[in-house]
Amino acid sequence: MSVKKIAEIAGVSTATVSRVLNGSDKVRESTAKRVMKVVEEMNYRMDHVARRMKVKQTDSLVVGLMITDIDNPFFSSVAKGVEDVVSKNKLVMMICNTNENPEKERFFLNAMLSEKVSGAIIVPTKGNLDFFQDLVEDGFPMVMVDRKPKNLKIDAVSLNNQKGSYEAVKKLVENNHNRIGFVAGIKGLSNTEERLAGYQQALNESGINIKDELIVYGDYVEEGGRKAITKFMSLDEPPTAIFSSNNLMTLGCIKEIYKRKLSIPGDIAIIGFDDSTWAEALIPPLTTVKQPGYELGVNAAELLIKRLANGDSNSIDVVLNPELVVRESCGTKTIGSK
Amino acid sequence: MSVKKIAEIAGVSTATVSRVLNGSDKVRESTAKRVMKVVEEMNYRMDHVARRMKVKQTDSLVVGLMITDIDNPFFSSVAKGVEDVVSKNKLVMMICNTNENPEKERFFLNAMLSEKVSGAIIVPTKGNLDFFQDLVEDGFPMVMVDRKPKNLKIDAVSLNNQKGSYEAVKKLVENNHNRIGFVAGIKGLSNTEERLAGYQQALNESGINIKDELIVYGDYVEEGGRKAITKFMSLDEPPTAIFSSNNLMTLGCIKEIYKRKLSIPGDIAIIGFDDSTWAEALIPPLTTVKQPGYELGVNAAELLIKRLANGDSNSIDVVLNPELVVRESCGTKTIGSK
DNA sequence: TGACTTAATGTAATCGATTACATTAATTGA
DNA sequence: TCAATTAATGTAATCGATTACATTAAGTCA
Repeated sequence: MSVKKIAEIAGVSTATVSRVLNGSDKVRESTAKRVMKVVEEMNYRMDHVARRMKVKQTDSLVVGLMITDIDNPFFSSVAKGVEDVVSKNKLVMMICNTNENPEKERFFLNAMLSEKVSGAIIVPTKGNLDFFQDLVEDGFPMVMVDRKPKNLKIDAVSLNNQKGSYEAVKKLVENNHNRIGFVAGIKGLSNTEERLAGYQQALNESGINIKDELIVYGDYVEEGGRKAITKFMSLDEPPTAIFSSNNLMTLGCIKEIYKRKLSIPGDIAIIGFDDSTWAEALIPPLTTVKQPGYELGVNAAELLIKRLANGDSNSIDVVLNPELVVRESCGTKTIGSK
Repeated sequence: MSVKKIAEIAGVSTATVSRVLNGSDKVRESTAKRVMKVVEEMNYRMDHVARRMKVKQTDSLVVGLMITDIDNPFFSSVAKGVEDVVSKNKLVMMICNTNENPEKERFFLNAMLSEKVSGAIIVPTKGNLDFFQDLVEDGFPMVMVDRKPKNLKIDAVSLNNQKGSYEAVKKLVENNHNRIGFVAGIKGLSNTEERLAGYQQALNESGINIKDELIVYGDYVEEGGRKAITKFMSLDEPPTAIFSSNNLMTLGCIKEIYKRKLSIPGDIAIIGFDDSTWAEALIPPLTTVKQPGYELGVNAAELLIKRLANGDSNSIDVVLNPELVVRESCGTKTIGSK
């Protein structure tokens, strides 16, 4: 079914059918009715692909979302935030999952471009700065979320990672810990650096020396958490508290701690990054730095939609604040908690 | 940058450029080189949208995935399975999230059609049977996953829900429970019915009467789990064990149980549906019916891709088996476990 | 009614790529 | 060298929709 066929059947020209379909120009009531009747009867569905070829200002219905790990609940909630806004605007979302692989990222970006998505929300890997630079210059609407490539004039929505990290570590220090292990993420990513900076800031302020042996990179995966604990426990003087900078690594830490028959927070206190729906079902309930993943997604999507509407404005940085959700896993060492 | 411009610059016709780009027809080596040089220099990227308009047999790069709750880890792992297969085939995935809302589902299906996705993998809500029927007749390639609308000749990948449910309840019976509460999902969905059937089968076989008061519908959300426990605990004779038929409801149950200062499995034993990465970090570790979400996704995607390749073959049903992962939350009532 | 204005509809070019068919260039063989 | 082949390239129609411009129909007013 094409406009042409509809036109034939209704006995009008394609132009008239198009006008009826788009409701813009003046068409006589009776003609419009006749055309619509044929449209309904023939079950005609417009070919947006063809339409888009002609009507450049009409963007595609599709907005791209590129995340690095679809299996991580944090990104799921970002996706949900994006989805809610996007579908409220009668658009749909095309999710791609890079698995932190820059090559996949490039492939997907190209796919999005050639599929003519109207814009994209991206959790960038650390590999494609040049590519992003090109796209920005080409005027492709993008919003970075969670991480922000340095030196790129582009909309971004991120968390005040340093602050979140700082407050968590400060809490552990308040609870009388001074050997605090830090499980970092992926070296080189902005959020990893910021979380590390918060850790260092808190220790510095508290007059605690920063020891390299207490900082381990866990690459934001569960296995990384396990390995970090293993490494910490092999030290002559293991840490008495752990701050783990994302949810999967935290889970790895907890499992490894229990595997070693150690107790939380008695033997080792722990605070995680990313609050999860299961964090409070753990025993003891897990203290976490709560990232508003959903809100990150919502803000990113709103920013993108704004940019789609008026392409040229200056780039905007949105920084959301984390919240320390204190539960029991960070319990104190000497001063009576419990 | 269009084929036309490239052609001008390279001093050849558009046909030649197209031939070079598609590598199919014979073009003199030297011409091809010259064209490619211009293509590279001009940073030309093909407009797949335009291409697809002409080349019908070339499907879009995009495969649709429609899920009902992107925030549920089970669906995340399905999505991950789909993604892995899809991207191995150099395709990309467009995810839409229906939130169990048939209206959204219809909207998204239309969007997918007008965006000309090559096919779709769908977790159907219970509202659009007629629509699906139409699409099947139109020959739109679809694979249903997790749930299967009755009376629809269509590829489907699902779990042997009844078996999973049966084994879980059987286990509870073995552990000497005979008042077992069942937290069901959304009434009317195939998987809900099947899980209920498994529960009933296990009780029947064990000669235990099925009591309506022990069956509560929780709509597959956390709040539903909380409410179910509240309801059960208000009974004159509350159940001594709970079988909860998805992960979110299970979480709700656990939180509500702890809120009431009851112990697991001492006061109340529990088995959940859907294994999660956090299930073994709980204390006590949670016994679950493990759904191979990832494999469901992989199978669905492979089925779809097969169907894209040869459109006409008969419809296929793939049924995967669940696995009961016994941990400690289902502990026995009298016979010595531990 | 006839000249003029305005409303409704039609014609044909266009978007960017592909491709059947036409044409030109190169190669082969006697 | 020239006709016959074959290889390389070009021309123009096409996909499905939109829209500037052209044309026809319908009002309006003196």
